[in-house]
Parts: sequence; structure tokens; C-alpha cells
Amino acid sequence: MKSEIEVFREFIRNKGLRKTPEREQVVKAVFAIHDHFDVDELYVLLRGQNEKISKATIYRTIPLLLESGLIQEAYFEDGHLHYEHIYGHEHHCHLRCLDCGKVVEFTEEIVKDVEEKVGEIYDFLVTGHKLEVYGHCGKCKVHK
Amino acid sequence: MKSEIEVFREFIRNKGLRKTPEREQVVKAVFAIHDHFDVDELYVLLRGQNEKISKATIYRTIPLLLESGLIQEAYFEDGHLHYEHIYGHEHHCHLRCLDCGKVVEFTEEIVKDVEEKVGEIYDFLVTGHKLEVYGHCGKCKVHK
DNA sequence: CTATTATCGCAAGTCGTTCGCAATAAGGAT
DNA sequence: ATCCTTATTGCGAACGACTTGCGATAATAG
Repeated sequence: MKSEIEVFREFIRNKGLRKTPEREQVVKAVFAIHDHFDVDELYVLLRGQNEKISKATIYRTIPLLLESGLIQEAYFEDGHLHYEHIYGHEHHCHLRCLDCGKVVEFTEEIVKDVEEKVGEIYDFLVTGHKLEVYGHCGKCKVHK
Repeated sequence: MKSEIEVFREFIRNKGLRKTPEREQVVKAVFAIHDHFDVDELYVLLRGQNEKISKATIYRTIPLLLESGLIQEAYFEDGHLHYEHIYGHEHHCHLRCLDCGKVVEFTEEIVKDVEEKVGEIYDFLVTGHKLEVYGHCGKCKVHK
């Protein structure tokens, strides 16, 4: 299996774009965080490593990472998007606590069947899905 | 079954808030649109009806509609949130075309089982879910 | 009917994200 | 290797969605 940086380089090459240290730093940062992240977290992480990178460049790199399939949008919260790297990880869904914001990941095979079914019914070439289940976690539900 | 305006009035009363014409206009607009909507669409609709309402008031009313269960966030797109009224509608999921943005609604009972299952496993009191399936619609997939 | 204070509209402010531009550097051509 | 073209960068300004402060208005309690 190709490493994420190889996947990225291939993607960049195929699109006729240029391989730059800034872009590759972003890729590395994204795969160094084993959790959901947002642009600001990437920025802080990279700046903390003495990398001189601008937020604009990170914002400009995000669409490339999305398009190359290395990351995906995880959820919108606190006024901005949160992402997660997905390359090399099996697909998973999110279970979120509406009170404390805690997010648990889980996998559910059955959703694949749903994909297939609705794809057929509505004549879609289905490429993926996002399932978020929400409620109140063990700690928070006591107060309800 | 109570009408949406009755549900809203009850909610307002229970919270000790005030019944105002502005808030009720928003409720009516929300249920006059039988599709996904955003704040600007509500604003344009209400302004077109010669209602003098400010965007600030609409923004301030949205959380009330969410909390009362009359609407829910549908998806984040084009830099802002889109909503849909849900009161009086059975739950549904979204199938979205990544190319043209077309959104089809579908219902899938099996996701209820998933809710129940993960709720038990992770000790969550599950209140709902959001499932979005995406891909390329009939028209757009030909070019792939 | 009066008093209290929640709500309103407006305009200014905040925050995430994008854009314009001059400087830089990637990568093909020489 | 060096040059040349132009994609990419960093910066700061701009943008758009949303929030907030405030003085004016109006909804409810007494």
C-alpha cells in the first residue's frame, strides 16, 4: 500500500500541479494528527515545528487533500469545518454527544447496503456516505 | 396533531419568552418553504411579503426553532448552513450529487436499528441521526 | 394603565475563509 | 547547469456568515 505522501505526490503530478514543501508539510501534519482536526490546529502544529507556513496555504491545500481522497470533512462545529484523514483507515461513522461534544467512532457495515440500494433506486453512482448519530452520552444523560 | 405555530407558542411560553410577530413570521416562512432553506432565503421571502424583519432577528430565531424541534440543520454548503423543517415530516436522509448539488430525499428504516445498536454499545441516549449518501447523479455520472 | 424588561432593528464587530498582488521558486526547455 | 515561464507562496485586505452592543419599542405581569 502506498504511503499517503506517495498518494499525494501522484495526485499532484496527475493534475499538473507542483510539488512544494508547504503542501507536503500539510500532508504530514494531517497524518500526524490521529484525531479530527481543523485548519487552525494544523496551523498551530506546523508553526510549533518552526515551519513557516501561512494559513492561506493550508486553506489552499485542503481542497487538494479532499480531492485526492486523503481526508474528508468530518463535521461542522463551532462555526467551522473539522476534517479527518481517511487514507489507510476503514470507513467509520460518528456518534456525538449533544451536551459535551464527545465524539465516538464506530463502524457499521449495513450502511453499505443502504448506499447500494438508494444508488440503484435513484440512479446514482454512489461514492460514499456520512452517518452521524447523536444523543447524550453516559455522563451527560444522567442530568436529563 | 398540533400545528407548528401551536408547538412554537407552547415552546415560547414554557421558556418564559415572549410571543412576537417577528418570531411567528419566521415560523410561517419556514413552513411555507417545502425544501431546504437558509437564512438569506427566509429573509428574502419575508421581505418580499412586505414584512419588515431584520436578519438579526432571523438569526436569533433559528436556535429557538432548532430547540423546539421544528427544524434541523440539513447540511453545510456554500459557506453557510442549510436547514429544513421537520415537524410533521417523517425522518429522511439525503442523497447528494457531488457535481450538480442535486439533493434527493429518501427514507431508510434500517438506520433506526443502527441507532439503537450503537446507543447500547456506547451507553448513549440516542435522539437522532443524520445520514448523507453522496455520489454522482444520473446526468452527471455520464461524464465520469 | 403602568412598569419592567425581553425583543427589535441597526450598525459595528468577530471569525472563518478567500483573494489580489508582488516576490519566490518549481520544473520544463535550452 | 541556467534560464524562463508561471504556479505557488505569504501577506494583508476583503468578504460573507453570523453575533453583539445599544437605544428604541413593545410584550407581559401586576
